[in-house]
Amino acid sequence: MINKKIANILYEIGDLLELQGVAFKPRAYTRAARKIESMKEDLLDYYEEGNLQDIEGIGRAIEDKIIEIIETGDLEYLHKLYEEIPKGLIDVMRVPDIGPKKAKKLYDELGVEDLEGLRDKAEKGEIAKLKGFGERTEEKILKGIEMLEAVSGRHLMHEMIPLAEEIIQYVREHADKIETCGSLRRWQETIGDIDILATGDGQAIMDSLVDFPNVEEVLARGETKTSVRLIGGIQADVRVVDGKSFGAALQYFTGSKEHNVRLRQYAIDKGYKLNEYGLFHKDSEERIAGETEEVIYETLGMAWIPPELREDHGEIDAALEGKLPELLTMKDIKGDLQMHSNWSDGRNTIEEMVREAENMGYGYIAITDHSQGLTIANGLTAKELEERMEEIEHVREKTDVKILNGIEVDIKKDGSLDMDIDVLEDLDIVLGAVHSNFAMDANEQTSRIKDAFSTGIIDIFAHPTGRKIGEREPYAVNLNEIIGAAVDHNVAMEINASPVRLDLDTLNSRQAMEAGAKISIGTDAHDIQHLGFMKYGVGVARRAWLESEDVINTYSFERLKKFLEGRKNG
DNA sequence: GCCGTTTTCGGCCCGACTGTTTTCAGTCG
Repeated sequence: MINKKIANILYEIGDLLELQGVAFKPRAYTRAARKIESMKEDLLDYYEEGNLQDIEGIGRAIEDKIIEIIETGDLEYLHKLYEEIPKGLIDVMRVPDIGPKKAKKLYDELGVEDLEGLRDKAEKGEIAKLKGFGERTEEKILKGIEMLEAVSGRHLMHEMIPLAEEIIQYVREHADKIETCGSLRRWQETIGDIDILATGDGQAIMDSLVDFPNVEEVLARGETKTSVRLIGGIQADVRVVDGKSFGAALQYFTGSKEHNVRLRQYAIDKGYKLNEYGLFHKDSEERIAGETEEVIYETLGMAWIPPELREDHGEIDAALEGKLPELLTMKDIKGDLQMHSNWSDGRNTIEEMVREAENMGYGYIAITDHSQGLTIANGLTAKELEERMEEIEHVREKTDVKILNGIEVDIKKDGSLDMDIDVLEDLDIVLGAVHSNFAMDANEQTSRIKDAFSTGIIDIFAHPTGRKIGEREPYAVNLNEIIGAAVDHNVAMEINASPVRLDLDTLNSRQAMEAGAKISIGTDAHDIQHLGFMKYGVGVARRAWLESEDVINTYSFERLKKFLEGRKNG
């Protein structure tokens, strides 16, 4: 699909115009880009029909630009913008607390053109001297650069998984077996590149990969390995191996490195040699296994280890002892306990959300619009909650999916809730969340949240650390204490499945589970497509060794109700 | 640049926080 490429260009234009201080136009471009990105239909179809302007947010000017991109593969206007503004300034704007104005000022007055230049000036203390900046800002900039670098070159799951699936679809006909491996197969929260392993007609597989529409550049092209760079700078490697080695190669290329080191060491101790071609007797070099992963692990005397666990975090010992967890799967998920409708900042109606939940085979969902204090998200007042209730009642008559009447109530600075308790008591489910004052010190933040828990009304603590991958660090908080309080008050800790959040993360989720806290996996969907994020939350849960029993939205509706009500009475 | 129209031009989410100031600009959600 060409949509992604066009959306990216429009986003870029939006950023560049914003840097120039142009009013309103940036928003128009960004809006159009977002719309295009979320469309299921191919823009090419609209182009051919000549009705691009039917798409919301696309008018005369943007239509012309889309046509130019489709017809020439390029856009003159973008080059013109780059004559005025260096490319690296867009990265500078990604640093928290630096927006278009500050980026422009840094460029004009200090000649900062990219992150490297920004770091240089910050380290020299030149930024603090600028009017409007100061020492605190300079420190924050340095920290911000560090965070950006930690994720640079890495991509979020929801970009990579669909892309990997598209590639597999594209080359599949020439392959006997084909699978993703690497961090993608382990569901790591950020992914460096796409690794795909196949058996079959190597020549044909490589030919079709090079042909894949989103390929921008072929980096290497061989018989057994081909690397390409895709739109957005994503690299994909495809390897073709002999069928006899497929399992061994899959095991090797899935990693993690740490897991493989441990496993190979264990193999040596047992008189074997394990490499990407197979499992061999150390002396005779006879191949004992290699076609499937299962036989390799089995031969080593252990259960097959799910890729999500392969981090050398105790999984090999557990596999040897037959004590691997029975990991939660998507099939166990019976509902989604965080989503927003168009009553607050969601894009779809309650009924549309419910229909999609039906398609996903869910038994229940919770509608959890924001509370009044979050004006930006069009948070609801008590009165609006009542009105929304009528709509929920109405939709309930038309579906078998149970609808929990809920809220994501803002936890205010002092730990009180942004809605009267008696209003909250009338709801089926209450999520509590922090949306402001991220910069409090850890003690204050911790007591703020614990105070909110002690109201006894919160069922689920949503996105518990507030982090956004590559955008915002988690706020300072004593998570141990929070988890303890959650156990005491029987509050479920959320794994927010939105791919930019994944919050709790893997380690925190495991920590919460081991402390005896219940977990809720919620997508925080703001439109029907976001309901599909559930798999990313399940990915985190699996990496955290969670079983279905640990997660409340695997419960039957009756059991979930009991959990929610028991909590309220207790 | 887009949209809607009792507006073909005028409005476009807007309040809170932060770090810088010394009354506010810029950023964020």
